[in-house]
Amino acid sequence: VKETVILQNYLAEHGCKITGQRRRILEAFLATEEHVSAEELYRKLKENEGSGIGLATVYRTLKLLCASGLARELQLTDGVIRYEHHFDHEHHDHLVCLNCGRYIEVSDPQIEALQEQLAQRNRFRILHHRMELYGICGQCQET
Amino acid sequence: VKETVILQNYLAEHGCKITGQRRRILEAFLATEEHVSAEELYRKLKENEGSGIGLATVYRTLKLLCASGLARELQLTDGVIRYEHHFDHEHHDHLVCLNCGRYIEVSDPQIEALQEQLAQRNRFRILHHRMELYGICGQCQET
DNA sequence: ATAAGTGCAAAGAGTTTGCATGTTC
DNA sequence: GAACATGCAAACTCTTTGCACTTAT
Repeated sequence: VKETVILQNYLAEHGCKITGQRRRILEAFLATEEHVSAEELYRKLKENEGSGIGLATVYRTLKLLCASGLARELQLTDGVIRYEHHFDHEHHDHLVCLNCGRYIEVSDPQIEALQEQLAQRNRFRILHHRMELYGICGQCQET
Repeated sequence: VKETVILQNYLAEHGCKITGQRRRILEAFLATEEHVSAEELYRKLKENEGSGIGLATVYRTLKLLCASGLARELQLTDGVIRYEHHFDHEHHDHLVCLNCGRYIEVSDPQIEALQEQLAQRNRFRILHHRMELYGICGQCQET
């Protein structure tokens, strides 16, 4: 898959090595569509294959995935770093359900445009942004 | 001042006591217009008066200030909890300068309206939100 | 008098790092 | 076989908690 090649290229360019652990961590990361933390990914790897991958390696590899552009860090309000797919995922923001914990990915070009205007009014040059709307998702409202 | 009364009322209503430490921490918090962390406030208190206020008390009191509506937690990307004034400060978002670290407070009703529409399209009920635009502020662009 | 608050030090959670060992190139 | 990666445990940072002691009501 494309992602594997990207990681391989990144590793090669930076004098890093392709190891079984990195490949398996990438696979596990791609296989999960949620926003995972290092711990969660570590547990998944342990369950699914009983592989003896260390937690530290998961942490290190997730940083690598970010560096290579495959993943992106996400900091929410619980003090845990989560990771989401980044490659081939165009920019989006999140609706975070405070009841079930689901993250709904959204994007709104109008809002982005207004953000740019807001920045210009303040002579500010935006490099990136983040927007999260916290509340209750449709499903949770029904119950 | 108004804030002191608010804290006193909150404390009274919750069977808590008004102590010298709480009063001094509130004062120090109000005296700082930056977005402080518990550690920073603790150091400030130590310098300014050599008061023997414990770090744990600062942490505990900042939580109290949040509960009473005087302060608000702020989580940025460095994993440290910061606090900003909340009472009598209407809602706002932040432009965060990645060069000098300054936080510029902004608010944009048009964006808020679009956020509401975006939520409705997803059958989502917003309770609160956060938006941060990261980039370079005007002053830093000039140098 | 009693319930709550304080400071300290210890414990926690999440993450990073040092090091001996194992792997890739 | 040299350089990098790994797993483990220890260290680290930020925050919370347990406890003996003090203070506000």
